[in-house]
Amino acid sequence: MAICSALEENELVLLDKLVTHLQLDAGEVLFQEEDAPRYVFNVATGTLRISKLLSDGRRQITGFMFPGDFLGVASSRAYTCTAEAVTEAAVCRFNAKELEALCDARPELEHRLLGKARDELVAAQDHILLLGRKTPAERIATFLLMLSRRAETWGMPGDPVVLPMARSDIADYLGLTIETVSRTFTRLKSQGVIDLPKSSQVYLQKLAKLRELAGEA
Amino acid sequence: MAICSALEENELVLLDKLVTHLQLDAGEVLFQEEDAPRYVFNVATGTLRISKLLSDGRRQITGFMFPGDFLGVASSRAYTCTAEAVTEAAVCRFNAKELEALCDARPELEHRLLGKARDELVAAQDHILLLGRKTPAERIATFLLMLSRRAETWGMPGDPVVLPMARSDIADYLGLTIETVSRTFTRLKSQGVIDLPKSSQVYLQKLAKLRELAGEA
DNA sequence: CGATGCCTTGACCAACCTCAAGTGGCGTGG
DNA sequence: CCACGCCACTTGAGGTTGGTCAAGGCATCG
Repeated sequence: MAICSALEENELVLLDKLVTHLQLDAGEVLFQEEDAPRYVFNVATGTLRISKLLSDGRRQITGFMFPGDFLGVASSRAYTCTAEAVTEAAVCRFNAKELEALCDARPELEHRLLGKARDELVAAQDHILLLGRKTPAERIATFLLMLSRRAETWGMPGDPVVLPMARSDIADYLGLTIETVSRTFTRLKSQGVIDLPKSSQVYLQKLAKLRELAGEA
Repeated sequence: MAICSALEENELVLLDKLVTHLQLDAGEVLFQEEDAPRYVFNVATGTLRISKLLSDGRRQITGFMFPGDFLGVASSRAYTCTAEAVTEAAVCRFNAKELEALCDARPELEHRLLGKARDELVAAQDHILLLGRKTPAERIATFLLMLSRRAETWGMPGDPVVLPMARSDIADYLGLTIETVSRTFTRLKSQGVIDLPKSSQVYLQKLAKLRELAGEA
């Protein structure tokens, strides 16, 4: 059971009183930029996307969230991003105020949240490097390796990587267009670096080449 | 006095025992990616840059740090970025282990660190949007407004914006080349949006236009 | 006064984006 | 069971933008 899985047993007991379990359909909005940040969430199952919009509709996905990840922690006055379900998903919802009160009583909870925030910050810096300086092929390689590792840490197979999100989501995450994402997949396939029997299933055939592209020299 | 200025009076007393004051020359390295993260730093005066490198030398600056900012908080096993002084700078250095121990004794200190981490995360997400989806002119506009606000929060004039960093730093921060940065400044100047009497001094002549470009519609 | 380093400008090119058409898989309905 | 339509993905042609390479200004400093 992955429910609230980032928490320890003793913390769970305390949190149980504050938590509501939600089931989301694919595409459903969990919260939106500018909403009052009344809740904090923990992903149980499924994949969510966190995104920001410019006024003319350009979209940037700042991250995908998987089981165990927290959402809404960075917010104080308002959510700074929108969160939507990519697939069907289950999340635990905590009242933010109550959670904060609990943090005062149980400092180790705040310690855990700080740890999570740190991890997210490291991930954000990697993403910044990717968007600022990597080529399309390098971005795709980095992305595939990230998904592969994510799956492995959850006991899923890391090799056929399953892409739960559409090309448009990948494009908006990697700062590219759908067409460039598609062409880059095709090129990597024709070079034998990956295989792509279905559009949502990627075999990592030349792992060393992918690592090199991702900048893990 | 900006020394350790992000901290409260009572915290300062406790921290005083752990702190070392350092003076950095422009260009000096404070810590490097891969170093053991033995210290956490707080900027007192000056400007620092935080960057990551790809193996072929491509560089991405993930952020500039100004007085009051913390460095090295995101690290656990190793620093994930390099920190260098852009200008002469003064920083407070804390032993990471001792600081962590102090956090256990004084939860409100950890609470403050979490707040800082949250702010950095929000800034990182804005940076991700910038790098993934904004045009060069929009990036420059966003950057100038950020510097202007930063200066104002420290009681400095927000209008002639002073650029302490070189064009190469701006380029590596905004995911552009120096040439594109330079051309974009020139274009904004010829449109009367900014004035640029010296290469390190920018007058924000059409603030509304800059805000529009930055996406603050 | 010359040298150095940074910034600006110009010409050219390639990469990525745009626009548009084509392909394929899947679900629905006949 | 097959045909159709829908939607997502792929592919193609062509244009624009930002990068590359190279030269030229400008200030600072010895």
